[in-house]
Amino acid sequence: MQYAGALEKRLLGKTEVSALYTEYRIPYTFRAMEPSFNPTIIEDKWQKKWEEARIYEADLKKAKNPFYALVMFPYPSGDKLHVGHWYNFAPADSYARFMRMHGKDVMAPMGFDAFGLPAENYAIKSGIHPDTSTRSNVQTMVKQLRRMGCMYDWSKMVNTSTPEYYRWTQWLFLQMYERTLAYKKEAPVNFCPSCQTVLANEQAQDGKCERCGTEVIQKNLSQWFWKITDYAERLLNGLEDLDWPEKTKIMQRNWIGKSEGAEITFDIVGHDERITVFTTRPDTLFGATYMVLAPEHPLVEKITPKSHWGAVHAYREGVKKKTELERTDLAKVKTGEPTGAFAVNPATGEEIPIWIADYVLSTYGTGAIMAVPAHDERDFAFAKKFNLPIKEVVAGGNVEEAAFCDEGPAVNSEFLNGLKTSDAKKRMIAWLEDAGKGRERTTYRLRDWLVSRQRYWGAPIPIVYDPEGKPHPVPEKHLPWLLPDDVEFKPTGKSPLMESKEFIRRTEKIFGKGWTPEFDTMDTFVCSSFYYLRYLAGGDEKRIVDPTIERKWMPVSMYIGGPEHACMHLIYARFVMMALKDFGFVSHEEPFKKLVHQGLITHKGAKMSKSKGNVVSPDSFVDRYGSDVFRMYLMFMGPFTDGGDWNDLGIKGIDRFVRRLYALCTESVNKKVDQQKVIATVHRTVKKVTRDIGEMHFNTAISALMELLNLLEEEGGVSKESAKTMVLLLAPLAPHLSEELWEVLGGKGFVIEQHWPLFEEALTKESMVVLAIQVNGKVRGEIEVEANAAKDDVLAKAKEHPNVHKFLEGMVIKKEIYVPCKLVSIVV
RNA sequence: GCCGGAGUGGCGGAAUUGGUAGACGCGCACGACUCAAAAUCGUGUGCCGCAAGGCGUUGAGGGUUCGAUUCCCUCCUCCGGCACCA
Repeated sequence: MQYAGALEKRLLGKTEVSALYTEYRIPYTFRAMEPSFNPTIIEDKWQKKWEEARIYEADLKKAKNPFYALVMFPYPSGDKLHVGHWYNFAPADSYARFMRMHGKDVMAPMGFDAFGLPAENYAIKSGIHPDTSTRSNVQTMVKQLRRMGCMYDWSKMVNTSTPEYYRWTQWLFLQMYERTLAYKKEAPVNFCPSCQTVLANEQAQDGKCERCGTEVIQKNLSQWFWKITDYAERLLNGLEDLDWPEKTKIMQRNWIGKSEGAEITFDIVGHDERITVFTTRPDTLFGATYMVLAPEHPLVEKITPKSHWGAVHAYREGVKKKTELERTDLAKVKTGEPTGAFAVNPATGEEIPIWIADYVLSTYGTGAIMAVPAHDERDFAFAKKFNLPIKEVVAGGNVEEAAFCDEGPAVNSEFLNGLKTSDAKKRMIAWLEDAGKGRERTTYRLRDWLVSRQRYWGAPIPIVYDPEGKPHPVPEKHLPWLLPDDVEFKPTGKSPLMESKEFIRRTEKIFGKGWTPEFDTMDTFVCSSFYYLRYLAGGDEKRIVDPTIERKWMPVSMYIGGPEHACMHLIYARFVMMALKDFGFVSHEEPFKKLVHQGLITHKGAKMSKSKGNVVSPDSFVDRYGSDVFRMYLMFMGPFTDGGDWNDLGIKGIDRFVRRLYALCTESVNKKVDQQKVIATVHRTVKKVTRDIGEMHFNTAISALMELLNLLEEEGGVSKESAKTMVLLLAPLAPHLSEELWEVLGGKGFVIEQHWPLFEEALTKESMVVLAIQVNGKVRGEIEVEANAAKDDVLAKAKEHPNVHKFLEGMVIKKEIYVPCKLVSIVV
């Protein structure tokens, strides 16, 4: 015990010694001068025992009561496990353990989302092959993850960058291709000049690259898409029954962006072609005083007369140069150019000018609009700027001053006049259908998923082209369609796979001279859209998943991960699951029945980042306090879904709690019979911890255990029975320590295999309770009464209280309220 | 602009259906142990008061109620998401 002091003096004198301990990995025990408790030793011991007994390996076939506990699998970065991983995984593990103690057959797998840009960028810098760095990162992370002591079933591990895995990514592509859900199309797409690749819409939100923040530009490229839009309605309706955060559902709903309205066709003066528009306000057709085409609209070239072509062409070129961000900047002044062509308003028969303007998007609706400046803010601003007529067709506003976008009675609209907006819409649609000039229509903002990437480190798209350039699927027997090795990693905007001689030779050898492979790889979100099925596959080479096991284990019982995937991974995975169900490979439509997002851990009030220098490294804290204490502190900081700000000192509170608990269970367990107060508190604690962990309120569950410990210490000891109950309650939160204490207390088997303790409601209540006595809403005293005392007795006793009596003297009592076990309120 | 969520001590946070606001923890102060420090333990920690007790209080203002952090209205601030979607 003096050893520590002597060592300290010898090495350092009085200066900061904690750094020294961390550096030399001297067990914390010496500092704490409690040689019996050493988290490092205890945690090693139990991790080995769990592994030897293989108690976390789930038997997927035999399990009777399956509980699929899933966390979003990590990217194996060279930066190793960070606090964010811990904050996601550790509470998820506590919840899974809690379910196991409730008799569930829990399966908690872990794997790696291993394809992607960072490994490739690292390869560009270092020359190390992404496969080499990825494998080494995976190894390191597995070690760190094991040290967390979570109940992962490592026998089910997946790594998306291995051929065994990506053959299924490619297989999925082929399934989509076969059913025409995968198609190639030339379209304006988001391109990140820094990553040198195209991006899906979901990855270019705000006009910036999701990965590097660079402003994306628009390019016309021929790319592979998956037809997620076919599933828009199902993706929307399916949300109804999911046990997900409401916020996430709203985000997905907005992202899908359903809107109902009509499609209206306008004739063009002097041309056979017509312009079709989509509008949610067909009732305002009489007010359409001009039309606007998106600059990229294919009709622009056909209808623009020579006299206007120069200006129109110049405008289009100008728009092309703008980034997505510039183009969608709301603050900017509207621009546009008349095409010189005219259309006919089908309702009024009037000729109205056709403009082009970049406030109309080519990618939404039909890429063309009818402009109703009186009743649409954007059209109003445009009309004001270019002096176009504004015609009121809905009463209720002052359309000279501002657009009136609310509903109201129709005016200046012949057969619609007087109708309220909803009726006018219906009437107009009926009229358009009769006249053959339009129909009811629903549109979605969701766009097809662009899955091509011009990058190396991904699953190759299993397509080859014949000498005429026609695409053909790579037959399934050639899967995995291997990612070639002989490439440079420098991004050029062209796919790195183009450099591979082996890749081209292989293609010609199998398919014939002049055949070429598809050089693009797939978006990594494809890999992660079905990984939850591969965990269940157990390395099955024949099928993506065994249908019997899928039927039994899907959907995922509890899925935990960050909220940033609301409109990416979480929408893609739903789409893929629905598609696989339609193809007949799975039985469920939705992959994730219940979803919870963990909050964000900040440090010194800011998001952790290397550039800010505020990154908290879990390793040094785990070295010092142990994994149990580290994870419990993360859970104690605040509500799981809120996250919190990391505080180096806060963890000491948990460390003290754990040491005191250890001391109690090893030194102060006695034969004495628990007093009623202790019994009631134990039962209340069981009740509270059960509810709190069930609701993922880990912070209050831990504080309840602290309160119990405080009481037991005051009592000077604990019965073995109560100690055991307490250790069982602790088991999901501190898995190693609780195993150790369970053993110390003579418990049989692993603590995690015990049943969760039960409580009796009747025993949670004590016979005597303290009541507050209020006079006119202010607390004037307290009395102790029997919990089931009669109202009259309590009131009489309350009035005897000297201080209460003082406030009642000379007053007339108006009202007396008695809330059993809570308070007495007297109004005078 | 639209859609969500949140504002409670020095700090993180807690408060079943409206029922003693500030549990639990951190920090801080004083005390015990020590030559000393760390660790540990004890006491205190909204304000006034030696105390009994009194007063105040959950972003601001108003309302309902015996009683409001909780319900209703107005406003302010912060955070997250979407944003020329016709």
